Amino acid sequence: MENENFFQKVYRITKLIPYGKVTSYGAIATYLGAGKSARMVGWAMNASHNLEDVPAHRVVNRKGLLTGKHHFDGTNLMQQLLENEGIVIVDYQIQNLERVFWDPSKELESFY
DNA sequence: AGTGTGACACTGG
DNA sequence: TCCAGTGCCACAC
Repeated sequence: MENENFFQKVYRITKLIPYGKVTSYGAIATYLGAGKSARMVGWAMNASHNLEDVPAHRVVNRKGLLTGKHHFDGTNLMQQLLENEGIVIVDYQIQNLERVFWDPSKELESFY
């Protein structure tokens, strides 16, 4: 939809992340054609605080580090949510990232 | 309308 | 998956 903001596009993709999977800010940005606007994706997550449908905890940076952790309530909510989905996290970093990584540009056909 | 900003990514050392 | 520095671009004010 041409009227949709970049943020809304980000939300739409984020909602598509399967249970037990994660993706990176850059992957989402690339999929949206924004390419180098990975930082914006993070900012969109910050704005998505209010929206319950956006699983922002499934979005991490490209190393698998939970950089956005402090933006969640409490201290380890983000980690708890991910671990609850079967993702192993050590020292705020996702283990076996390759196995749980979900790349929208590869897993999805283009359809936004 | 210009400036500041940010939950990133990439490159060179 | 170093570490520091640089580029990036959409959004808020």
